[in-house]
Amino acid sequence: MMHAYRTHTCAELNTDHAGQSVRLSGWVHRVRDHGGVLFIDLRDHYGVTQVLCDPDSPVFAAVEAVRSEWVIRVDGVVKARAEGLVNPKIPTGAIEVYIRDIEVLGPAEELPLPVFGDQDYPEETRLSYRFLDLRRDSLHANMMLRSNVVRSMRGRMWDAGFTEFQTPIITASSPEGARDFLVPSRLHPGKFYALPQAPQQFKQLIMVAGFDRYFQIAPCFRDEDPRADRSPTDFYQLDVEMSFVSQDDVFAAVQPVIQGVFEEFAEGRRVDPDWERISYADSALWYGTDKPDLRNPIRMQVVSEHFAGSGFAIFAKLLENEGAEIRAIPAPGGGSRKFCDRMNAFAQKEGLPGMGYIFWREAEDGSGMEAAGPLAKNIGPERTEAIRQQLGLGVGDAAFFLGGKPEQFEAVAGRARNEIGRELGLTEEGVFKFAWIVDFPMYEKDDEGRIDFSHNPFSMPKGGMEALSGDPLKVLGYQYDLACNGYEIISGAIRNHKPEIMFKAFELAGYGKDEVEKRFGGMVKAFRYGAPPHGGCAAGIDRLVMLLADTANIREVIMFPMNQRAEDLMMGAPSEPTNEQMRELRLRVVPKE
RNA sequence: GCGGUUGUAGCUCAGUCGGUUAGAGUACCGGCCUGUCACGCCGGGGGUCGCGGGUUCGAGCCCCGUCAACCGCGCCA
Repeated sequence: MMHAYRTHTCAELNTDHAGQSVRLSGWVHRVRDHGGVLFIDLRDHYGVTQVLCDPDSPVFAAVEAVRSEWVIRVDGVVKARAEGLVNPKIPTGAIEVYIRDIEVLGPAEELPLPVFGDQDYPEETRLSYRFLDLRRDSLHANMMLRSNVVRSMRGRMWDAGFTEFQTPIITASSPEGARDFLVPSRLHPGKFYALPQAPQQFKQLIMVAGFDRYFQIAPCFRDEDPRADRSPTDFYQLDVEMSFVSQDDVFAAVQPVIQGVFEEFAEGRRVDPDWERISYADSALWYGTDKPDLRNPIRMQVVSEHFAGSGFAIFAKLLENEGAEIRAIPAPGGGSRKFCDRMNAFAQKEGLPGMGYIFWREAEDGSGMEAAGPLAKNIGPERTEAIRQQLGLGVGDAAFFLGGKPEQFEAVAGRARNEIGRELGLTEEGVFKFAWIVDFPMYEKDDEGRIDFSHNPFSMPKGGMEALSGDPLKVLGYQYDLACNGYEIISGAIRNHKPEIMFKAFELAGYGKDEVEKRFGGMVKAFRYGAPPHGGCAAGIDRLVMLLADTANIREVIMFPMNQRAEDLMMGAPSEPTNEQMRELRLRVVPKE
């Protein structure tokens, strides 16, 4: 007896099956009706097979009625296609199936989103009909890539001696920086659980509990606004923790896994095996960001000395302020007024007054090289030449200049660097370049000038207790990120496992001992009963797949993503609770003003 | 919360300087077609031009307000 739906998938048949009676089920991908003969591309998860119907078929009328995206079952006979009728574009292109019977398993209404073709559609439509969008080639491929990447990661972690454990999803609020998702407790009215921003404390407790080399493909929840490369609400991490390790041990354990995954799915793109280590301070100076795109060779430099006391009053005056600097972005090959003006406009669009520039060209009188641009005239030929030599530029090149307190222009400078690299074709394509960014500062000043943690408060400060008695802003942590092509794909640290250092570290950020006990009591208590030195990291799976899928939009690699306002348009989330639910939880909504 | 862009047929878009009955492709419906693989040809139905107000003899287009989506900033280890 034949299977109710299929004897083969839509990717399986070839000329070896010629003459066989087969049964296929799938979606009608495309119909080509020639009146006399009618072709259907039948599609399933595995591939596409052309099935056809001629007027001799007893079910011709029924086949004529099918439309795109109907789900049908057909019975038929496999025939090899004649020479010249073979379709080399699909793996089953050497055969076709002559329909003898058809059953409509699921008809479809007029489509709000065509599955066929590769045209772009607005995200709102795509998200509302995600199940249709997922039928399309690119998303289907992205989801399969994601699944394979996760499988590969898991295998590589197990092979490296890591074991996987699950940690709670309904847990306590853990103030790591982001806003928590809260879950009201029915049994304890007025109290709330929180969804974990990461399994941070749990994985540290797993180390204290005596396990070693833990990992988990873990969901993380953060109630923050999204970006193109940042999903709202929830995302997945490859969460890793190890005992008795230094920073180098973590790097040595993680690099083969990540590099291996990239190599496995690179599809011809090069995976640079040389992972540079760059201090946070250098990265900020050279690249204007802590997640540099190293495919772009441009490095920024400090050029303050050439402007101090120069004829360019704006910069000369800026430099009289404490902490002010002038930095240059060299732009090899950018030596035209048109390009320089465009970049200046870019900086203005990004909220800066502008970017001064100098570019070098052949002198009109044939006397060699001359520097052009208003800046060059203001500071004079000697200073201009000194700058040119420092930056190693020549005819046809340009340099852009930004001044002020670095923190005020650094980020824009970094974006300008990206723009320059791309526009001038300096940024290498088809390669993944990595760098460990290390030596992050433990503290920074917030808007009101108070000292606060700049990253994860659980990191071990470099220099331990002693370091914490000096200037907090100078304290570095054993805290590291992995940057790849301009994205942060891993973040981690060697943890602070000593309660006294922890209390001191929190004290500097203005948290009293009581508060630390209250918020991290479980973990601090654990540290009093024999905690091993430990550390680890977490890799952003969505972002990693995004890089491999060569897309800049994280929603392209998430099965059912939220939109920009953290709504699920398909499921209708968030939604209003029933009165009954609210009564049980003893909650009441305060109306909006 | 702020800034930018966008909003016209089921879907993707065009729409000139404010001017007659708002168009195209695709999808859908009907007809023709026996070798297509983005099949082809003929015909048809389909519009609250996001919404509200204003200016004007006249608004898809100009003005004001508002809503929504996306991108960015803030925010986010």
